[in-house]
Amino acid sequence: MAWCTPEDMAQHNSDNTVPTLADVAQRAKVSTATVSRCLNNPDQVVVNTRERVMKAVHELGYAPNFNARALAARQSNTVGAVIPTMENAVFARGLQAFQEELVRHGKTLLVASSAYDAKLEDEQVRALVAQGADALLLIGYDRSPDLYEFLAKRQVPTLISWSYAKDDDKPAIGFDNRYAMAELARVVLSHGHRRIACISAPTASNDRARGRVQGIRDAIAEAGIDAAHLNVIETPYGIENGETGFRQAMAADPDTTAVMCVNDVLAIGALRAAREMGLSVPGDVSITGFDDIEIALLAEPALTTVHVPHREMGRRAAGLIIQMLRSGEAEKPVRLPTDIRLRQSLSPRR
Amino acid sequence: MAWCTPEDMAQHNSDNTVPTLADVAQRAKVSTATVSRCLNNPDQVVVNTRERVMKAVHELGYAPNFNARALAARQSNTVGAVIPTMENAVFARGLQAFQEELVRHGKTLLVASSAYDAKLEDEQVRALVAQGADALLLIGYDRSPDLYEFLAKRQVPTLISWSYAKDDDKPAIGFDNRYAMAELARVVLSHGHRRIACISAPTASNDRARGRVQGIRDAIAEAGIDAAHLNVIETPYGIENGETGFRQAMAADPDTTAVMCVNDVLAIGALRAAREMGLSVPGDVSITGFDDIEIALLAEPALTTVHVPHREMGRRAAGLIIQMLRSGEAEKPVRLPTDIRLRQSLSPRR
DNA sequence: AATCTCTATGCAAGCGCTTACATTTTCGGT
DNA sequence: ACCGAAAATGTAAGCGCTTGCATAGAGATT
Repeated sequence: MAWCTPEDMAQHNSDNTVPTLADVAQRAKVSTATVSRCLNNPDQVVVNTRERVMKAVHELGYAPNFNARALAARQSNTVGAVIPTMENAVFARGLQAFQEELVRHGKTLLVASSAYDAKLEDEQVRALVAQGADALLLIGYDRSPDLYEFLAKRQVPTLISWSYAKDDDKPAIGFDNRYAMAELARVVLSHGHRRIACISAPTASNDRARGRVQGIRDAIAEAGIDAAHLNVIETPYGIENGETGFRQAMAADPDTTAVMCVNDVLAIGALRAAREMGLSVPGDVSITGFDDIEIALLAEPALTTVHVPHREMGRRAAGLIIQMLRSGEAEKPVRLPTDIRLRQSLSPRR
Repeated sequence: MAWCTPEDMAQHNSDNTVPTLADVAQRAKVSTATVSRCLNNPDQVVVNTRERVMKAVHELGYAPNFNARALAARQSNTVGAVIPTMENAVFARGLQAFQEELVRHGKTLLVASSAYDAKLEDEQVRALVAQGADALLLIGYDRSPDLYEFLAKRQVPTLISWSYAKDDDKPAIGFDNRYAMAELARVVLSHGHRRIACISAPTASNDRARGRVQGIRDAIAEAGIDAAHLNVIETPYGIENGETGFRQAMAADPDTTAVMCVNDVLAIGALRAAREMGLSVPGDVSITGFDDIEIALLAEPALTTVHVPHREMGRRAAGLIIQMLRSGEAEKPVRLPTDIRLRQSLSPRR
């Protein structure tokens, strides 16, 4: 099967080629400049010719070649995003909202994923820039100075998301992971828990996870407890890993009464492991998550977690990027609020 | 804050501009053609010059402009995908696998989403083609002949996924929704259920949902039951909608003993509604889903559903597209197997 | 040493579009 | 009816890269 049937070919131009601006111009008996203006600045051309041009556009089924446009105009109307993985619902959500908002402004989304691998992220970022992305959405602050330098040199507006650091002036929209987790940890502590374990994603090159773990430490220190008591287990993303993590935590200290996970998926795994081990949640052990994805509410028992406004973050991220593209200036970091959702998986220590 | 600090500017070229092929050529004292060949067909240039060129490339921090390359080479190394929404875990999964495989072949992914809206899908497809996507991944067969014609005219290799229709020779990779659901329905019927309801996504312009509903009808007809007995409720995607759907179904026929949902998310909603209504699952009513996303296993009771190999589909979809791009020919439709996962949410009629 | 192949490289013409600048048209004011 | 400013349109020079063709070397062959 060929891509093109004879009828298709005959349908528009006699030659089997995609119509170009010049074809439209010729047909409408104007110059290519006028056609271009019709498409990009319609009010610069008088209604009469405009209609003639548009007619030709439709008759020919003309669609502009964005690469040529990008080349000539030195901008691609394309925004790139590099996220760890779309399989993580939080990123899927955020990205979806981001993309929707982008489309509303006539921009296209270029996506790449890094699989939580710093080196891969570096490559993907450079690839997107080479692709001509006008701006970039990145997750978190952690990346090599080289890369930041590259981005600065290429003058690519870059927005960091999912994190907010008050002491860093890079454009960002996110929440204070450390603070949010500390808040939750305070609640856990106020429930009398003292033997606390933490299941974390790998903290190297992941400031979000690191911030969350640090938040727990902050709260523990505030409570006058030796933070060395906190058993932190690092494990990759995934329900199974949450299970293993929980087993490790309980093996390391069987008297643990609360397990705080840096995300809901790990927490769900912990929940499952607890059940398999015959431990009741929250009777024997309390478990908390972070993100508040749908699964948190569905879990049995429902998961106490930190709610993060992912969609809003995605939507506003797009807004900020559009803004930066327009003004050519960096936006100030935006801090989004989070709030704690107390549910059944957390209860006072028995 | 400006995007570029003075140091950055001074770092490479004296003028504050991104290095081009010509800069590299000049520095390496060769022509641009040679530099281009070094980058694209290294073995066409002798090792000595090649090293000199590569040295210049690195010193300058040169990165090719993909738009220019795409324009000159008439191909963008970019593949577009239009999916209903990334928030649906099945698409997120498939797309992630798709993207990973694409990257392995040096292609970039352009993503757009249609929010299950046919008109929007049409626009997004055209936009991606205009963006210069070399090939396209689409979900399902349902779309206007105009659009298919457009794609044929532009000679954009297009792969359909998530669906497989034996009587359609368009390149596709997917599963037989109708057959898979019929299989599940047979199991439901074999459990003695006769009063069956179906909660479906809107079937207009969604051949997957339509196929699944039809599958249930097929099985019912096979069993010699009047298919009119099947109460079908259409509702958008979402847990809440699943809840409402379930309530409607039970209101329409309180004696319903089995509710088959066309996807897991709706089924989870149904499960929740049943609980709220004080109905036991599967004691009073059995519930089934479709897709086998993580949530299905986590639900209480665990959801009986049809397992779909989303990741494999995504990965192989990328492979097929690469293939088509290479050969310039359409690939034959591929049918992927599905299998039924029997879990607690389905039991014999009481 | 002269001739003939190859192979490595250079030249230059585009790819389809935007846009500064030049030119023509329009139109209000007189 | 004519002038001049403003508005509409045209001209043509690129944007950064690829690639067909021409050319220049380097060996190989006699």
